[in-house]
Amino acid sequence: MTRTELPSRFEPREIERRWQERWAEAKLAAAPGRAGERRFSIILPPPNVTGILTMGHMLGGTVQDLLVRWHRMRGDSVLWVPGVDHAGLSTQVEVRKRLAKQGVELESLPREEVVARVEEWKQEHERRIQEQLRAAGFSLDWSRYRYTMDAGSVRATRKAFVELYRAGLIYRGERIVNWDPKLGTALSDLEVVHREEPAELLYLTYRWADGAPGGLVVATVRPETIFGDIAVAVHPDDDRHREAVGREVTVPLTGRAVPVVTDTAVDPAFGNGALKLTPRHDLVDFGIFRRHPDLTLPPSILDPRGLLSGEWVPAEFRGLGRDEARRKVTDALREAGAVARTEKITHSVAHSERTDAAIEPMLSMQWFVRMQPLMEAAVHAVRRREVRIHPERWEATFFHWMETIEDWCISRQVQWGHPIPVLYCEKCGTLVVEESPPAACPSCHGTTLRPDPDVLDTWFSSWLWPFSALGWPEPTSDLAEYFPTSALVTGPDIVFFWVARMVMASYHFRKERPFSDVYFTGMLRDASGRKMSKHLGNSPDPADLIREWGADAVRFALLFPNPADQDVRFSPATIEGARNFLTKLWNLVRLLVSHLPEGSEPPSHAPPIDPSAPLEDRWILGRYNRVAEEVDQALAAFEFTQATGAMYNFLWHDVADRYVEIAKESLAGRNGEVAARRSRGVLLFVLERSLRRLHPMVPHVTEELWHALPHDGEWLVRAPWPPPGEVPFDPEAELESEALWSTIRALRLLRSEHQIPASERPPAWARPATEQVRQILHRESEQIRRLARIDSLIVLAPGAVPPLESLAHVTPEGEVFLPRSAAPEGAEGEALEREREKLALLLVKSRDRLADPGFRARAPPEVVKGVEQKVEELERRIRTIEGHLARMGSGGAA
RNA sequence: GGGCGCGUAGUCUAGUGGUUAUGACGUCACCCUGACACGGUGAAGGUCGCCAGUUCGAAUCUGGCCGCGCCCA
Repeated sequence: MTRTELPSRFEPREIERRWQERWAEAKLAAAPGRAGERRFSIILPPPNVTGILTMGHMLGGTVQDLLVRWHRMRGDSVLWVPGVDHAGLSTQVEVRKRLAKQGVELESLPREEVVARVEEWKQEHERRIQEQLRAAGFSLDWSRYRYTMDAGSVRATRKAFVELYRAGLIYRGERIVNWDPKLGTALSDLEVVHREEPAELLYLTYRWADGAPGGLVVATVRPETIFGDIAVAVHPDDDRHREAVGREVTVPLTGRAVPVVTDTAVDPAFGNGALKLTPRHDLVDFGIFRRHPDLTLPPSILDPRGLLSGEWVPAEFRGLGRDEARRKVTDALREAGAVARTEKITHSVAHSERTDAAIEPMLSMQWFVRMQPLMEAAVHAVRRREVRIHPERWEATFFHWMETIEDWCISRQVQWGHPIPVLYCEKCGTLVVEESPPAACPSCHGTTLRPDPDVLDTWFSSWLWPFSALGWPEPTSDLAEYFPTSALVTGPDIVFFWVARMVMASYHFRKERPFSDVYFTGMLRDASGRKMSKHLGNSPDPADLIREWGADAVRFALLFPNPADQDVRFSPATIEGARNFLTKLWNLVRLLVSHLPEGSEPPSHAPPIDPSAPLEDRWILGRYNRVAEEVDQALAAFEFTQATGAMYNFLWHDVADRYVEIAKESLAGRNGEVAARRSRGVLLFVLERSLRRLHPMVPHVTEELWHALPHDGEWLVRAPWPPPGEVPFDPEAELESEALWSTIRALRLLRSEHQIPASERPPAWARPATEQVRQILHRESEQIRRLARIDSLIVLAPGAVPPLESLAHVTPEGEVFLPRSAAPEGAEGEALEREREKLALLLVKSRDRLADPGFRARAPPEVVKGVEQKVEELERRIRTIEGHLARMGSGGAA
């Protein structure tokens, strides 16, 4: 171990780059091939190659790196697998935009060309993502890097499809799907967002087909779909329409006569209670159609781009987009006198998450996964806590979705993605679903096998990721050693998309859980509380922040204000606070280093402590012990804010503000060599252990500082996690320290209140309330003198007469005095008077409680006793203050 | 419409039955005190959203209301 020099200023950039290089060279993040008993494995949620890393990735990565580094230090075999996701649809959308700028329409290119262009895009973004992950200091095992469309993933995806197909869990069927007319593809229910929108509800008169006067009034917001109408449905219990049932009405503009049928799916409260049925273009309508065998399916009236088309659409309306068609059809209906009235309403409209186009429900032949049979094992696992969700409240969301789950549409009409591994025999129409496709049709031996033109939903490869990233379906050693994984860290926005599906896939294909713990990070918000999103443009590029502030500061900022189950507010001010803390830490270590002689020993053991040791030593070691326990407990409970905050407060407020301020003299050797050695030993122990505990949160700066101190071993990365309990907690020292500091604070307060210049060093007196406090103050008088910037401290006996002509402040442990002459202005008794009023109020409250018979009878005795003691203390303090006030008043100048 | 969550100083936040309600940012005053001005010392700033209830005792538990957010339909 060689100690390095520390420059006076903390400059993270060079430090971080240097350690990242060295760690990489030494392959410190490589997982052992054999995991052994204690293993800890995480698969990085693969970022999409659509874009680059966001602050959300940065947050998740920070939490994962914290866990991973912590477990490594605890001696576990740790595997953290990096990778990227091909993100089929969204990447293709981006490439489509890029091509459009060059004047090229993606749809006009052959599939190979499209794939090549997307591949290009992928390479660019993949490189940037990797750079970002490295710059953040994430200790990923790059030797195990994976991609969701690499050869292994292709095998895994094919196998999963074929297996599920054979088990009857994948089927091909004609269903109403969410059709994105802009992209020309089906989407799953999850890729659709609902939004309230204003609309005009038209009440249309469908005249009786037999020519009788009047007709049935039908309400619709989509008049353009009347060309696809095959019936009108009413609720069977709806008295208003009872006599209409069984009759026929004429669809306006078409002249077609259609029957009036009944179905309980009709909402009698909507519109007029009569629903026109367009079964190809609405989910509810299709359901009703299926329950009425006498109805026949009409031709489609919309093409894949959402334009009106087909034989049932009059020529004048063909080729119109939906909005234009709606206007024109409405006009035509008005002209025909079919519009009885209109009403402005708001209703929920589904939009494509990718393109924001209004979703067109459309009857279409697609591939689906049956979710019901897969769901049960997953629900069971979470209920039994075989898979634990943190924070726990997300369980409710998980169950809610599981209970209402629908089949998953997995086919997409785009080019970029895993092809659906299905061949169709041109000759006999047989479906061939094999892992390795045969050259000829197994049933008719025809050799013209046409591949399914569609690709799979990206999540179909992602849901296999916990095991496919470890090599499945091959029986790899990583799979044997590191699966099931330990934790999954991600945002709650993909609980259904990904987390729930991974649990389902794992129980189906592996018969066990994919991970034992799921940690959902909070949602990132900007300084003004808005959700960070690409759309709002308020999500900074992590790489920019890292360049400006350093990765450690960004990481600390993400951890520090992150309440266990709440959102994360993130702003430059937050990073600045984190950077300031790291600078504080830097300077603390620098201070120690400046006092450590060459060849000092590493702190292999806790410094020996006995009751004769200085108060500050006993106190800080006791505090360290407490904090160590707190941090360990918090980390084990996934409470990262708790852990980070504990280290922050300990180092800044306890070590820097209190311990160092007191021990400074000894550290500098002004109290003799023995005292110097002891203080240096204590501070070295506290800081060295703190650097280790802080390392998973801020790895670079801690590694740098650790090397500036005497240390055992080559890397902080590899240093063992210090066990809690190396030193005992010392409650005695805690109390004594409180008496000492309350005296110092009282003197500082007196100075500040009476505007005694900082350069003045007046003499001071203290009159402790008890003999015990007297001893402490007497022993520590030198410290008090220095820290309160006074010339001398005379500690009086508890009952002694206080000095005349003095300014006084009353503390819970006694009083302190400064000579009145030290104050530049004639000192008034205002401060004392305010204090007296405050204490009097408290006294009234406490006495009232004691006066309540119920309180004495029912409250625990120790609480009653506590209040009694409080009353006594308050009475004493008030008496003392009144004494001072009286002297001041009577003496005029006392 | 349903589910989940959140309302605590100007802002952000800690706090799951008894505390003089925590800390940070900002504000004000003093201070470049031998690690740190990215710092130190001190101060001002609060009807703990509102109303009821449970309890000897409520920021904390329960119910209702109001406001905000996220998710699902």
